[in-house]
Amino acid sequence: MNACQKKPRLNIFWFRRDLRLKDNKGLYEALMGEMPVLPIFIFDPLILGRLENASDARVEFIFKKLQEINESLQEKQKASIQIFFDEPLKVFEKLLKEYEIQSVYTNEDYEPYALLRDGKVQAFLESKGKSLKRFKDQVIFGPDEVLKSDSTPYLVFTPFSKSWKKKLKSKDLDPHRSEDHLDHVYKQKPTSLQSLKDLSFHKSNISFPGKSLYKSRLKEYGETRNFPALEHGTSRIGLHLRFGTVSVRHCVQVARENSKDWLNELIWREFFMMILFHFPHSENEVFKSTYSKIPWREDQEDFRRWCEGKTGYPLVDAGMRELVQTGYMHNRVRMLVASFLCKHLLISWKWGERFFAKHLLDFELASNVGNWQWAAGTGVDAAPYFRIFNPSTQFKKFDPDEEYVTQWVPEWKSEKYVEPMVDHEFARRRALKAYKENMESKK
DNA sequence: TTTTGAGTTGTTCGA
DNA sequence: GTCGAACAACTCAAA
Repeated sequence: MNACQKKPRLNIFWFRRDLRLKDNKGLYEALMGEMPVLPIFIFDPLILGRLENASDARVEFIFKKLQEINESLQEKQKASIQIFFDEPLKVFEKLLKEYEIQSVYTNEDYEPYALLRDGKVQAFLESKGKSLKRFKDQVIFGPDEVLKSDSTPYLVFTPFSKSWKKKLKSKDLDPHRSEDHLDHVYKQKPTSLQSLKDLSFHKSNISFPGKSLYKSRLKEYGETRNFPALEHGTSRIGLHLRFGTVSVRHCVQVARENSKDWLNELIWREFFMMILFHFPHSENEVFKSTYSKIPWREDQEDFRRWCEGKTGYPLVDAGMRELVQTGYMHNRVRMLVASFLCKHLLISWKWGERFFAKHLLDFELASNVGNWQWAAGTGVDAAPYFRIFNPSTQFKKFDPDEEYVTQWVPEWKSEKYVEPMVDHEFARRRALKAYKENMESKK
């Protein structure tokens, strides 16, 4: 750039897991600032590198949403979003050369990697006299906002949820009208986005769920949520909450008005985010050290059968096949397959957690780790170790018309179907013994 | 400081 | 067939 030429002065809004123009807190704050706002998104090679699959549907989803944002900006403001494929620090280095930047605005992200990354970016920007401004957007209450009276984190869900709900009463859930101020976006020549192929990713054949919340159905959520055959028994909003294509304030507003049970699920989401924030080691290690000595079986062959949905237990297999084929699994079945892996097969929750991470479109690290540890009995406020789901009983209870199982395991009644890979009673006793005998005594 | 009540989602056994 | 207890104590949170 010519030294005489003045660099454009602006602020940056960095999209991450908040891919919407509407009710976006950080974007709203950026647009309220004095400078025009340049929206950017960064595909971080460190994150992409973790994905094993060249057609990871989540990358496709992000890409699709970025295109929608871009089209919307071009249409309304003749502006566009800039997309980068590089390490965040290098991207900001480059941007600082090109523009006279005052501040970078973004929304808070509480995952261990994100915190580390944002800390580095902040230090870098500050070393150049700029600032990184972070706003709370993906939760109603951040990890330090709902604490016990002694200022330490809650470790039990129910008192946490009571405290959370009490705080919600005086909480304003009105949307931040970011979409009304898009005229403050920095105008530049529209650029067309690169394609997925530039990322060496290609299209999957997975279809994405819509983000509509059906209020009349949510009213029945408490009664319908345990039946995987019902398409709208649950909200199916996880993917949109993960990538911020829906606002959590909107969800909580709808939940408050329509379903206390669903509101509780949204509180679980924040409970586990809070837990992972305060106890980052729980991402990889058991939360309760009492259970750190369980002799997990490292049986690749048994694990493979579980992954492929060939355990011989119809409801378990239906769930696993639904997951691999669609990127989704009904919550009731998630609990069952998790219990089956940890208890019946005595395989570490961590193996299951990684498999879910790879396949779930709605994969949320905190919830995934929290719920797997819950199923294994090793987590915060977890299921007691002796609670072992009976896969046949669960089938009778929650898929009484055999509709869900027949959809995913059509051969389950025929001779072609595999024998149960392990006898329930045998597995149950083995698990009870393994947990009981390997509990660390208290010091 | 001590006490007390409670704690996501189950299953099995025996009276 | 129904129902409460056992599964196993322990820890958390608040009074």
